[in-house]
Order: sequence, then C-alpha cells, then structure tokens
Amino acid sequence: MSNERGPDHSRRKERSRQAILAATRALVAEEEYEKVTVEAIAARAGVGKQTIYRRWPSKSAVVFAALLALSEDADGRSVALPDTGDLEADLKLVMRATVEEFADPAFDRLIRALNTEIANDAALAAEYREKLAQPLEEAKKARLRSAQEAGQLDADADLDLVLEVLYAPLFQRWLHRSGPLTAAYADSLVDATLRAFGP
Amino acid sequence: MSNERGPDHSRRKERSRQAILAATRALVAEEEYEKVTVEAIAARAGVGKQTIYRRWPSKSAVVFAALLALSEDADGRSVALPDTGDLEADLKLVMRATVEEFADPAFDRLIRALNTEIANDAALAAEYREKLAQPLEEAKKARLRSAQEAGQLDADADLDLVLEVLYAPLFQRWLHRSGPLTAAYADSLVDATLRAFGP
DNA sequence: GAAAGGAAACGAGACGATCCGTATTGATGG
DNA sequence: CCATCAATACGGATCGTCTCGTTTCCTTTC
Repeated sequence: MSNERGPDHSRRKERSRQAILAATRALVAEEEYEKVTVEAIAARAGVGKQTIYRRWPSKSAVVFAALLALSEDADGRSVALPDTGDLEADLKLVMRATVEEFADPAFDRLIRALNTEIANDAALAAEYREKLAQPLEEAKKARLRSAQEAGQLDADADLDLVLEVLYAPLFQRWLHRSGPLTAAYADSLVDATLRAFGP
Repeated sequence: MSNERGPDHSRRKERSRQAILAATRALVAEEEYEKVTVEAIAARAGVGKQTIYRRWPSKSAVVFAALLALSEDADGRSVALPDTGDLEADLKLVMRATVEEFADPAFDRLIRALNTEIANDAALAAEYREKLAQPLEEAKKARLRSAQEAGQLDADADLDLVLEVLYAPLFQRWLHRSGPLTAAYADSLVDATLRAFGP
C-alpha cells in the first residue's frame, strides 16, 4: 500500500512543515529581517531546529519555500490577467494593484527578504525564476498576445522586453526607494509602454 | 600649520584608510560576499579591527565607503555623458558600455554587494542615492535636456521616468539574471525609450 | 481486532564554529 | 611623551550539527 515511494515516513511531516512555513512568513512580515533567525522560526512553529534542517538545507531555502508556498496558496490555479479587450485599461488596473501591494509594509518586507536571498545565490535565483517569476510572466504575456491579435500592440514586439519596460521601473523605484509609488506613476508607465510598443 | 581642522591627528590615518578601502574592494571583487568579513579586511589591510571601527560604524558602512571611493576615483571630476548631437547614438554608446560593465565578474560582485547592503538599510540607501545615484542621474538628465532642446525628445517628458524606462530593465535583468545582457539588448532599450518619449 | 514492540520522526537544547563590534595591551612613531 | 596603532582577547549572537529522551504510528503477534 505504498502511494509513491515514501508514504510511510510522512507521518507528522505535513503539519510541522506547514507550521514552519507559516511561522517564517509571519516573522518575515512583522520583524526586521535580521531578527528572523532559524531559532525564532523553530520557537514560533513549536518545532525543533533539526526538524527544519531535516527538510531544507539552509535558512535561505526556508525563507524561499515559505514565500513560494504563499504564492501557490494565493493562486489556487494559474494566474490570469483581466482581459476586457481594452489593453490600456487592463494594464493600468494591474499596475495600480501592483503599486498598492508594494505599499503594504508586510508585503514590502516579504519581497525585500526574497530579493536579498536571491541576489547572492544563483541557484535560488534560478528556482525563483522557474517557480515564481515565469508563471506570472506567462500570464502577463498571454494578455499581451491577446492585445497583439487585437491590433493594440505591435505584432513584432518582443514581449519579454515589453514586460521589462512596463514593470522594471516600478520594481527599481521600489527597491531603491527612489521615488513615490502612486497610481499616477503606474498609469504613466502604461502610457510610456504603449507609446513604445503600440501599433 | 593646520590644514583644515584636524591635521595634527591625521598622522598615519590616510595610509590605513586607503589600505582598508582597497582591501575591502579586493575582497568583495574576488570572494563570495559571505566570505568578506571585517577580520578578513583587517588582515588584508594589515590593520587592526579597531582601526576600522574607529572610522566606520559597521561593516555595511565600510563596504559602502569602499565602493563610494571607487566611483570618486574613477570620475575625477563630475561625470558627463557624450553629446555628439545624436541622442540615439549617444545613448546606445552609453548603454552598451553599461552592459559590458555588468559582464565583468568583479564589477558584478561589487554592485551585488552594494545592493545587498542597501536593500535592507534605508539609511544606507539614502546615502547611496545622494552620493552615488543622484550625481549619475544628473549627468544623464543633462544629456536628455540637451536632447529636449534639440527637439529629439518630448519637451514635456518626465526625465526621471525616461531614465527609469531606459535603465531599470537592464538593471532588473542583471539583478535577477533573467536574460542575456547584449549590445543588441542595449540598443533595443534605447529604441523603445525613444519611441516612448521621442518628439 | 487489540495489545505489544520497534523504528522513524520529533521537541528541546547543548555544542562548536564563525562573525560582529568592544575592550585591552604593549609597541610605534612623530 | 602621548596619540595612534596592530594584535588579540572577549561577549553576544547566529548558523548548522549532534545528542537525548519522547511521541507517534506502523507492524507484528496473539
């Protein structure tokens, strides 16, 4: 009666796994990131340190897994951007929502922690791209392809480039705290992108 | 015979200061950033740890000062972008040069370390903006203003936004290692920016 | 079926290693 | 002579490993 190959040793695994990830998310969201220690995670999760290290090889991996699980929960199924047929309106809606996300201090700390771990760990960065960034980008590109077919976007445009021009300025302004993140700013990024890649 | 205000106690100060900054730059350029410790810096510089802490309040500050000094040396005077009258050609020259800079592993590690320190320290980020980013941006904006006067750029364009659309995609692609940094990519960013903000 | 047995996983935390930032000490040089 | 220095000991914190009884659940046995 073996499900896959190791069903017997998944005894109390899932409960503690979830507790560890939840505790990590909570700590990252509410504390300075330097305060987020493995011991604090273990204590908050009511778990021994070894239970953490039995599953993940390092603190970085735990933090990453915690944020990864967050996105998997939130999505449920695959993400999809609104498609009302009006590209400009749809993009402004999404960009304004993104701006508001970054305004949330908890979300801010979460993503900042993620970027810290990623910036100096190429392997983690690759996993981030594969499991978090790529799916989101595919959803965005699907919306852009729809716009290309509707003649609202240059049919020859490189969609990776379009997405970078649209999102990278927002991301950089947030990361470097180099300017205010407002709805007007979100709109102006959409406007600039559509001027650059419009039909 | 006091030069400025503290000349008498600047006996061996400058020599060790330079040695500390040089050692820091060398270590950051050649090692994994986790290996860059204050003790390693002190040993490489032939200096006691206390001599480091006498000058800077933290390791972050030392790393930042080391990179700051680097840019001050390189510049000599204030930076200025080429201005041949051809905005597209000038920008492509600068963007291609930037792409090449990021291709250097030592430069890569340097900037990655800087971003790591900045990402979770708002005070350091502010100093980074004031002393490193702002002067560079001013030089770039000066070139863009010249283009506006020459009618090569929309006179109403927000130059901060123009710079973000131009540079942020390159920065993000480098930071997240999400794609190749080539001369063709540099060119396409200039093309997109000029389509968005051209006359 | 239910009790007994055993092994894997567990919580707790001691431990060694490393690093930060401070304090001390004896040497150096102006 | 005395401020500065290199060297280094030190306390505090953290990481990741290791150990130790305990808990939980699967298997075996009756």
